[in-house]
Amino acid sequence: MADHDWDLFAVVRSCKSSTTTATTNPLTTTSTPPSDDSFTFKELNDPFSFPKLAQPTTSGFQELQQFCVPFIPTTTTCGGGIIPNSFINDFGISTAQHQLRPISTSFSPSGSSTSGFDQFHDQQQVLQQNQQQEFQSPKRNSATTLPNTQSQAPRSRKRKNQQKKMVCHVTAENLSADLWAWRKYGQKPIKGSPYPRNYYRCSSSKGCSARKQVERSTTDPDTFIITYTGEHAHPRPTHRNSLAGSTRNKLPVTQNLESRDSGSPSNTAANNPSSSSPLSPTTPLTSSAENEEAADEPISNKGLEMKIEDEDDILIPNMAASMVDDIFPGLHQFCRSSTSSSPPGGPSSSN
DNA sequence: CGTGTTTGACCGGCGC
DNA sequence: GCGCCGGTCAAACACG
Repeated sequence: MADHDWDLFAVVRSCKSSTTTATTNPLTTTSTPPSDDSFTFKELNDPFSFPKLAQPTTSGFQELQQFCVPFIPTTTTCGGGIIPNSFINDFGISTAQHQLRPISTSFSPSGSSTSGFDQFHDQQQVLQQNQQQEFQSPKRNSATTLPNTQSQAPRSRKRKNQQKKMVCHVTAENLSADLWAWRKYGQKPIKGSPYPRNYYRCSSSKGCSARKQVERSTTDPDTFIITYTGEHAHPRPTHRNSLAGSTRNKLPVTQNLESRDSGSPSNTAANNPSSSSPLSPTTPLTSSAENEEAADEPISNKGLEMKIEDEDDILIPNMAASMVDDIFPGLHQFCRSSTSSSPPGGPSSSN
């Protein structure tokens, strides 16, 4: 973990410097700098609105492959790289068309060589197969032999190490940027970390296996590490069903002080990474329309670090395949935009 | 009433 | 085989 931290940290720093100077440190200050505000899904969305660019030409493909190679390998530090939402989407995290501004990404799977996308495709196929198998032989639904204890399913805890997950480093503000409806189902203190880890599950659909973990970075308390696992078994919510218990603005006095404060973005909007508090998952963050599109975005942007730990566990939706198609154009766009002019954080200079 | 949060307990993976 | 630790469950409670 130690190396992890420094690594991420280093990446973050490098990315910050490389991506935009304006990105100073949104993390450290609660009051987001102007540039920060500009980093909204909206803006992010613009520059990468796939619909506009969907034209994966062969040349573009190759370009992308080269560009993405660094993203695929086991340990990767994307020098200010940006990963399209669709990319994330692949991991069942979000289905989006928005861009994340990952500080770094990495695939844990034995990344050999080959072009990143070749491998990526392979993974997709494998994952899809796995997914199908999962559906056919549901591990959790073995209704036949239900464990006496916990509800119906034998918790399918595939090997921890084999679970695919996407790790994102986000700021407090970004925590609430995720429009998926997340329901907290647990909180645990993590060994070696002063901050507890919060566990969330997608509440949009009962059958949805998407989960996410939120914990505060030990190296940078202002940064939160969101780990997405599983996939959404449903289309992204058009709007958050604001529910009764969702909007708990009143910060639980007892918890927000200690456990919560330490584990999750303590009170305030950032408090509940995804649920309760002003920015609960069920609470419309802003205009529904925009949110709808941004809904896929697990995290908004700013300095956020992203790491994808892939395994053969995660279920990749069918859309994975199509997603890839989307990714390319998206990446292509990104490459051009990032290299040429509009800085990733380019607030106003979206289009 | 429906949904979300809190929290202790349980289960199982993983390292020794 | 044992123990640690992380992930999940589910009852109790809170909120609109």
